[in-house]
Amino acid sequence: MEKNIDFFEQVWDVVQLIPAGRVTSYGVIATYLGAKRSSRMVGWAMNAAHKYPDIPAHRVVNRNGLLSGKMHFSTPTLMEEKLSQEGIEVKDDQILDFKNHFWDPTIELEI
DNA sequence: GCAGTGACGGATA
DNA sequence: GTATCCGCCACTG
Repeated sequence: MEKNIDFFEQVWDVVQLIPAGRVTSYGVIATYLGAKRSSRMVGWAMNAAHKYPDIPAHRVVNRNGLLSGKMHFSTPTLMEEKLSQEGIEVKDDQILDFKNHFWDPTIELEI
């Protein structure tokens, strides 16, 4: 499906820039790409990224810090397990102290 | 070509 | 604080 992956490619690039132990939200990435109104597209990008091993999709969660996409991983527990390995506490499919682990590309990358 | 849907977010009640 | 609605763009049936 390598056709027009402009948006997807940008999303993946940002996701790969997320440092270990940090997480971000779909909306932030969409905003960073200038498509904040298309936050759903970020989700689609992640869905397509599922076949790319270099895309740490487990570091991308929704605005509430909820692991909304855990069900799309190989196993439902893989996502929180990965985050846990990076020092991120996950309870009830939700990231604890999400605000503290939050990584904002619009700030860290300083566009 | 039309309708439904989706790893979301913001606004409104 | 929660509940509900709408918009947004791409993909699938």
